[in-house]
Amino acid sequence: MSAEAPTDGNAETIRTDRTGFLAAGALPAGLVEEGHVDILDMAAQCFMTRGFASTSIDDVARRLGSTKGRIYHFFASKADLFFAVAEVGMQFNYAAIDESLKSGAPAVERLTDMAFAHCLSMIETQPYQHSVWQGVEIHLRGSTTPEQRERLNALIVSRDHYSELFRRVMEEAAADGAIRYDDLGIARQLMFMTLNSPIFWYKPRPGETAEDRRKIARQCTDFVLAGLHAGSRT
Amino acid sequence: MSAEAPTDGNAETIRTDRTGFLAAGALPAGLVEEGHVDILDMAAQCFMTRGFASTSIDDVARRLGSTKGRIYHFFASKADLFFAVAEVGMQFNYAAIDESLKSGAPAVERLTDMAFAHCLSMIETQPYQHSVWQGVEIHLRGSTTPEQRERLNALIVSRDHYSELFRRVMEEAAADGAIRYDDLGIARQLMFMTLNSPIFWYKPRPGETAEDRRKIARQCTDFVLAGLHAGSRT
DNA sequence: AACTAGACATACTACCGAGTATGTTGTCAA
DNA sequence: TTGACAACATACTCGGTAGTATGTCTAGTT
Repeated sequence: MSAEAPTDGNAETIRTDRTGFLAAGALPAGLVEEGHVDILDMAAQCFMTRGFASTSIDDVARRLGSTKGRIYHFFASKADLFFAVAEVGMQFNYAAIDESLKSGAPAVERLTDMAFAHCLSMIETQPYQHSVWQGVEIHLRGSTTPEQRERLNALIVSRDHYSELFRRVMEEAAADGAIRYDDLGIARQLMFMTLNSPIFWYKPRPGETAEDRRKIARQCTDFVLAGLHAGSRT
Repeated sequence: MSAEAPTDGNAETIRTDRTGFLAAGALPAGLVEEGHVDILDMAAQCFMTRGFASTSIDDVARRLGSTKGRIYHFFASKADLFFAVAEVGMQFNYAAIDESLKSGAPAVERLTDMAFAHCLSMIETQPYQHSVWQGVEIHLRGSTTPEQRERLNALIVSRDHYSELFRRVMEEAAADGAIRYDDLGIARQLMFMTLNSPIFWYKPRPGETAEDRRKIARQCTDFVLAGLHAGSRT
C-alpha cells in the first residue's frame, strides 16, 4: 500500500517528492541525505501532533509503514532524530530570509520582508518548526548524553543568532524613526510570537493555494508592523 | 525545611500562603479543596518545566517533599491531576476578566481592559496557564478513558467559550470603527498569541513588583491594540 | 480505651517503550 | 558465483513509570 513506487535508477534525483507532505528535499543541496528525507518528514509530523516525549519510535515507524530497524539504521537515538528534524527546520528559516536580509532596502522594508518570509516558512514547514519550538522551549528531558546537550545548545545558539538578525534590523528601523517600542526585548518577543503563531493554529485546507498561505503571512506581518507602530498605513 | 508552619486550628483559613509560589488559594472560594492546593501548585510547576508527558508523579511528589501516596490519595490518576490544574487555570482567567467584561464602557475600552487582565493573569499564574496551553494544544496522549476524553473536551469548550467573550467585544469594537482587521479568526488568534506569549518567555525577577508585571502586560496590550489598528495613540 | 477514618508512606506489579542483537533480502563488484 | 555491504525487519532486553495494595500514624469520637 504505502508501497515503493518503482525505485528506478537515477540516484541523482534526491529531491523527488515522495509521499511526504513537506519534502525536506526542497532544501538547498545535499543538506539532507537520501534515505533521511522520509523519516524526517514523518518524524516531524509525529513530534508536532503528539509532542517529543509522547512520540515513540514505533509511532514514527508506523507512519512510515516500516519498523524501528529502518530508523535506528540512520539515527543513533530518538534524540538524534529529533535534533536532525529541528536543525533542518532552522535551515529552512535561514534559507527563507536570506534574500530579504541581503537586500539593500531601507530597514523597515527589510524588516517587513524578513518577517513575511519567516512567517511563510512557519506555515510551509510547520511540523519542522513545531519541533524547533519544542527543542528551544522544553529543555528536552533526558538529554543525558553530553553530545546531546551540546547539540541542544547548538540549536539554541542557532536560534539566538537567527533572532539577532532581526534585532539588528529592528534597531536600524527604530533609528530611522520608522518603528517605535517601549522595550526592545519584549517587542522582539511579541514580534516572534505573532509570526510564529501559525505553527500552532495553521491547518492546511484542501485545495489551498500558495497565494492563500501568502495571504495569511501578510496578515501576520501587518499585525506585527502595526504593533511596532510602523507608519500608519494611509 | 519545607516544614509545616504550625498547622494550628483555624480550619477556616483555607487560603494561607503556604510554601507555594502561586497559591491557588487566591481563588474565589472553596473552589480548591484544602489539601489540593500545594499539590496543584507543584504539579503546575512540573508540568510547565518538563511538560505533561515527561513529568512523573514522583517528580511532583519530590517537589512536594513527599511521596506518590499523597498525590494518589487526592487524585485518581496523572491525567486527573493535570485536568485539575488546567481547570483551575481557566478559573483564574474567568475571574480575571470578569469585572472588565461587565463594565458598560465602550467596546474598545472594554477590549483593552480584558486584554490587559488576561495578559496579567498569564503572567501571575504562569504555570497553570502553561498547563492549560498543553491541554488544549497537545491532545493529550493516552487519554484512554472516556471520562478523561470528556474532561478534555470540557476544557476545550471552556477555552472556546472564553475566547468567544473576546470575539463579541472585538466585533462590537469593529462595528464602532474603533479597530479593523482583515480576517476576524486570524486577528483573534494573533491577539491571543500575543497576550499569551508571557506564558513562554516571562521569568519572574527577584525583587519584582506587581507594577513591573503590570508594565509588561501593558506593553503586550499596546502591541495588540496597535496590531488591531486601534486609533493611533497621539 | 477502643474504634474509626483520614492522610499519608512503603513496597510491589505490570506494562510500555528505548535501545540492541541478530536475521533476511537485494544489489553491486570482482 | 560468491562475497560484501547497505537497508531494512524481527526478536529480545531492561529500565522507568503509572497505578495498586498495604502498612502506619495521628486526630477526633464515643
